[in-house]
Amino acid sequence: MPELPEVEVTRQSFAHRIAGARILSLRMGKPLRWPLGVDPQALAQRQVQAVRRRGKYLLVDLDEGLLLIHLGMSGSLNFAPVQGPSGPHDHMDLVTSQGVLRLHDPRRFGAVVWAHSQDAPEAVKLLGHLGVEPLGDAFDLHAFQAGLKRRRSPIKQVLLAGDVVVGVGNIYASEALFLAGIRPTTQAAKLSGPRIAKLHAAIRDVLTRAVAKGGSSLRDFVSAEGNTGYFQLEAAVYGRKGLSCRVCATPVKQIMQGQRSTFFCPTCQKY
DNA sequence: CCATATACCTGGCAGC
DNA sequence: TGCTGCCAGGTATATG
Repeated sequence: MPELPEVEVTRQSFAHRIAGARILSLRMGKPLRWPLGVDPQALAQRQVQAVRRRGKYLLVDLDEGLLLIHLGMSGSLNFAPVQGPSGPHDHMDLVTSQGVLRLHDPRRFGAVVWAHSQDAPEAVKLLGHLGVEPLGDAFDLHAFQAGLKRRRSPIKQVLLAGDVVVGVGNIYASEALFLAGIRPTTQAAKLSGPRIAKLHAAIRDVLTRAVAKGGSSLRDFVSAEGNTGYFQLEAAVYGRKGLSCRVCATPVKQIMQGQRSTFFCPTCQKY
C-alpha cells in the first residue's frame, strides 16, 4: 500500500491533530519488524511536538526522543478521538490526550521504533543510507544524474533501492518510467542526460499528483482520517498487463525484476 | 563500493 | 465448497 504519497497523505491527515498532545499510554500488539526499543511506560507524559516524514518513514517527534513508524507493505494509521475495540491486526495504540493513533498492519512488515534522537544508532540504521527527498529542493537534477551514473543495475531497481532517491515504490517506479519514456530494464548508467531530466521531472510529477489526489486507491489504502485514497489519474501501466496502453494502444507488458513486478509499454518506453 | 537473493507475515484470489 | 499455490504497496540483511 504505502509509497511516499500514501505516507505523506497519512502524515498530513493527523499531524496537526496530534501535535501538542501528551502521551497517556502505549499498547503494542503482536511483534512487528523490530522491537520498540524502550519500555512503553517510559513514554507516558511525553509530549508530541510534530510529525515529519523521511522517505516512507514517519517521525513522531517527542519532547524527548522520537518514534519512527513504518507502514511496511500493508500498514495504515488511524487517528481517532477515542480508543475503540482493537482487532487482530491492530498492533499499536498510542493513546494521547488528543486522540489515539492506531497502527493496523496485517502482514506486520511495519515497524515502530523509539530512538533518543535522529542521530542515535537505532535511527541512523534506518534513515542513514536514504537518498534525497524527491519533493524537496535538494532533489537536484545534476546530483540525480551523478547518482545514476554509478549504477549498472536496471533503472527500475535503482529507483526502488531508495539510496539515490527515496519514496518511489513499486507502483510509482513503473509509472514514472512510463512518463519518462524509459525502458525499466535499461541500465541506470546508460541513460542519456535528457532522459534523466525527463525522469527527474516525471518522479516529481507523479508523486506530487498522487499526494494531491490523496494517495493511490489500489487495494486497501486509507488515511488516518479513514478516507479511502483515490488516484483520479489512474495508473498508466501498473497492474495493466495485457491492457491497451492509454497512449498508443500497445498491450502493456509485465516482467519480473528483482522478484518484483514491473509494468511498461514496449512502444512508449524505448530508451 | 555495488549487485542480487532472502527473509519477514497474512490475506485474497485464480485455478482445480 | 475447499484446497493449493501464487501474488501483493518494503527494506534490512546476508552473501557474492
